[in-house]
Amino acid sequence: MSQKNKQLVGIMNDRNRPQTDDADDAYQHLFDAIVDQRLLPGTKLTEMALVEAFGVGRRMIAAALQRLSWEKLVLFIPNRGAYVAAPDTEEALDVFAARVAIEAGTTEAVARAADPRVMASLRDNIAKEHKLRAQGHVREAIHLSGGFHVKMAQLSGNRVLAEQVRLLVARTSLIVNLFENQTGLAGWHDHHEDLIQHCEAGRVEKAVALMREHIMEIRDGLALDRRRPVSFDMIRVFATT
Amino acid sequence: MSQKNKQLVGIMNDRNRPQTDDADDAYQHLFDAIVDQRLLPGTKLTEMALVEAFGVGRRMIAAALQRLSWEKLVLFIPNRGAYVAAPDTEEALDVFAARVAIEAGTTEAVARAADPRVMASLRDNIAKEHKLRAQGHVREAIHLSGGFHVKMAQLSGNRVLAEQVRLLVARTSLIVNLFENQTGLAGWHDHHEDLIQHCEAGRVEKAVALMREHIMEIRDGLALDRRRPVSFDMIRVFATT
DNA sequence: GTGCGCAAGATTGTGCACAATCCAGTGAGC
DNA sequence: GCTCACTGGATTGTGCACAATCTTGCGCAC
Repeated sequence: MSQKNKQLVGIMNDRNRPQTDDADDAYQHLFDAIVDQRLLPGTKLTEMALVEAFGVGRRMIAAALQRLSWEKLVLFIPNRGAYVAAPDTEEALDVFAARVAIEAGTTEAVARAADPRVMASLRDNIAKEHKLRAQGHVREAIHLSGGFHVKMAQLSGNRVLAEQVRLLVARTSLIVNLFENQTGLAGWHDHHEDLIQHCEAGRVEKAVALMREHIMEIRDGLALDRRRPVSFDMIRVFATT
Repeated sequence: MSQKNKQLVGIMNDRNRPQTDDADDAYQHLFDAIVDQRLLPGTKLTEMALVEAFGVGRRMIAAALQRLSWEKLVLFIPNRGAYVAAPDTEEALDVFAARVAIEAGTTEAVARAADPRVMASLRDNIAKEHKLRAQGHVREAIHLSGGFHVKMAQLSGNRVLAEQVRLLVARTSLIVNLFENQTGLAGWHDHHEDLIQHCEAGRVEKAVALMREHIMEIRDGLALDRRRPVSFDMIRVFATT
């Protein structure tokens, strides 16, 4: 096994064992790895390495990569393989605009229903995030922060929108990694908590407006005019795109 | 070649020859066939039949079917094959709710820009639709009617939303086929023309509101509480879902 | 030292054959 | 007549091997 393969095996191993019985959870593992930023934009995803890492047939790996490619989470170049996607500025703007539209829909649904159990579930998510953030686990906190949006979409009851939010949050993770500003999140305030309060009180308009602002604030916290320099072997990859 | 295979070949042939050079336009052909209702919900899509129809390898066909399955346009049952999807009531409601949210976003973008060339392009689409409808080509008119929404999404400039509208319009085609009311579209009025006028005049709020109403009107024109009886061989297929 | 060409190795793409599973038709038993 | 088990055919799933393509490293000419 080559050195590069060992590396990929390690990345996949550190969460749960890749000794998978099910078929296409190779997809889920790769998806999670991208969302958690264990796989960074531009890294090459060699089929054979993933075969060794997951212990499933090459067909399954190829299918998972193709699906991720259709979902714009990996870039697929014929005869050259799959690479973790590196969205450009235009794509980033589209993603945020789409999130504004779609999550306005999920927020409206949640605020209208105002189910107490749903609210409790969301609060639970926030509490965990605060705890992790206080403990300095930044990556896990980011993961849960995205998870809040996904959970909200799921609780809206609309599976179509929930699936889209899931994908858009994942793409946002890539975007944040590539465009994040050096100056951290200075005036950061927890919109999620306010959002839930609006939903509980049935202030639908307020909740929707806050969600839109919240997403746009994430966008404006980035330096979208300047993508982070990509690591060396990506230059050739994404130059030819 | 079996009789069933000949049938599928025929369906695929009547538009453009399947002698395809490109790889995954098998996907596009199947997609169009579903949108145009040449392939009706529940019909089985046998791999070998499609291989003969398109003249591409089985791998490409399998990939196309898998993609359509992820897009919820076909139902994929392991070891049993792929069938054109037959959405149920819940899924139909989700699709319409998602369209309301997403197309509100595309409409807002188009209305804000109010680009004259964009408007002309949309009007061209409407004119063609009217012409076809006057000539009694109902299916082509329906196709263009859906195409209006897709075109509007593309012209909004947001590729993420445009892609979603493309898929949701396709699913709507299946839904309309399954739930359409016997009593036609009685009080049918052309919202598309009004929509463009609002956009041209820069009445963003009006345009968005009309789009939302328009989609909900399509939904309410259906009998969503009663799905059309599916043809015989589907009973077994979708009963086990 | 730099650029070019070539060859060896590595990686992806694809057809083929066989295994696993499902489906339809038949016939025995009640 | 009806139900159930069985068998032959058809369809899908998968590993394997080879072809096509790309990458990398080396050597040579300038």
